[in-house]
Amino acid sequence: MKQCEGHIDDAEKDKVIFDVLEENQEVDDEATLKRRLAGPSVLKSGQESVNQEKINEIIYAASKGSKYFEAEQKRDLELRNRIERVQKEVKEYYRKLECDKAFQREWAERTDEIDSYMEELRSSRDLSQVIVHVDCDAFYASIEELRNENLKNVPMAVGKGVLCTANYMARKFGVRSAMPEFIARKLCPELVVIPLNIPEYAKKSKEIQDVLAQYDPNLCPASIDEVYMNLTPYMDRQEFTKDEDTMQKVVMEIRNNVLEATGVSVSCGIAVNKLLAKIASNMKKPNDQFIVSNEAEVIEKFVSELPTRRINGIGRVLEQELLGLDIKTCGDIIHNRTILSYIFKEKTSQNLIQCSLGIGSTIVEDFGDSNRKSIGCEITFSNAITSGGLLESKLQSLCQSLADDLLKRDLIANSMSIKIKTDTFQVHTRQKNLRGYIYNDTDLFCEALKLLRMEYPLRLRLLGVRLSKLTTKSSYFASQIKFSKQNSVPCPVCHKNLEDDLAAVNQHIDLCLNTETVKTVINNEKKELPLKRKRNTIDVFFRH
DNA sequence: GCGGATCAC
DNA sequence: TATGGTGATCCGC
Repeated sequence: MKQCEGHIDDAEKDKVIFDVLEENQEVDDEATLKRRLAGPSVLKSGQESVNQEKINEIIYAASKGSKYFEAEQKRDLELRNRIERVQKEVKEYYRKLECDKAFQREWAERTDEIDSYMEELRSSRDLSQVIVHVDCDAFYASIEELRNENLKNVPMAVGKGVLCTANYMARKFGVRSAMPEFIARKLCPELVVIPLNIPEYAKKSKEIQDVLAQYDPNLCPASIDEVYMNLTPYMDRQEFTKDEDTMQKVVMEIRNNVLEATGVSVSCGIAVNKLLAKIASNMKKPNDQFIVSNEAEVIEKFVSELPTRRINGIGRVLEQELLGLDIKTCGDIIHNRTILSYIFKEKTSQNLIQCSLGIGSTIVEDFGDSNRKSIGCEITFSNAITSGGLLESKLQSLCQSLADDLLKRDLIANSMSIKIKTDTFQVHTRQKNLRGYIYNDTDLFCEALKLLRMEYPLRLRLLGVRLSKLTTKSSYFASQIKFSKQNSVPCPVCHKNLEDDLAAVNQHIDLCLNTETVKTVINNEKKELPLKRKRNTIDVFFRH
């Protein structure tokens, strides 16, 4: 009963906060829209000295009137409506909590459940590992500066149409990744924009990993410019004690080695798990490092003070939803754990709690391509395309490059989807499971074409193709042969039994698929074109 | 299983 | 005038 009263106190406190929030709601109707337009990387490093308010105004003014703006405005409105609905829901819960005895009991039980879940999490905490997150500083930009020294002294960004990254000089103007070039130029007219040079970045990325691999041969690249390492085995091998000073020294040495060998400066986070190491590497960017204690109490205090957005996985939307409940920090998440469990799905609230306690995975493992779930490619057109012929030729070239990619990785696929973005920035996907596995460009094109034609007429600014349910070609045929007693494998297309000879099997199937494709394409020409099924589920623009 | 939405980089 | 590409996951239906 004591428990129960305590929770009601909490609830009343929250209710007061809610009333205050409601009174102050109409400060700036477009505040959230302005924030949204500012992009996802507002809290990235290098922004400390900029006047964010003013920059957001400039971005807002530059965006206003565009189709993109309209689309974002619509999304923002939907989000705000959703938040308002949730706020009403919460109010109703708190009202019930005041007067409904049965609900009071339920609430108390729910709280107890969550508390024991938290205790379970705490007792399973692994504090024994030394995990390091290595994050390259302004990666693409720093490589371009290595390629051309002069770029070091000017505000510079890398990208094409949309910027991928900006050097720190450009960031002072509010220039950020994911920002369109024309807006960046409004913020910084003298900005130098360098086109992307991905192969160079991949090469440099590999060089950096080679240095890091001396400390952890099992390191796990998280992206082209991020790596997780487990330094525990290295520390043990060297017979180092795992106190903070020693760990800082080791990581300092690692960063120096990377800089010396590759010319790239990196920021590092040291902690007991990946979640905390990732947060830590962001704390002192650029070119520095930060360590999070390995003591449970210190960790919990550290995390409780963080804004929710610092957690990997809490993005712009969830951040806003939480702010709508007056939840600003991870500590607020813990404090509001019971009401959160009512308004979010179990998986979401469990994840929020876990992160807020600073609990994360300690597994640092690189699965490489074997773990890949999908592969695809997409392209944005400089002008929206309406002509079916043109769309289909774009689709064909997408399928060609995708097929090349598949071949390189020895992959075949059992499921296909296309992605379309209309000229009003609405995105749709159409997916279909296939009867067998496909991998060559003609088959890809044939299947993608069927999906695309169902959606005509269209006015598209983007078209994409993606494959899922992947397996490697070699493992597929190996498994076929393994399970076939006669040492032969049925052709997936014509079902004729084939000899156990990978090259011969491949050749036969390629041939078989191609004749099948020809037949299907001819059939499509006959049947589907004149029919041209119309569907109006997607917003369609063929206005006159 | 499919499609939309969110998230990271 | 004008807002990217690739891959993953969760949720509702």
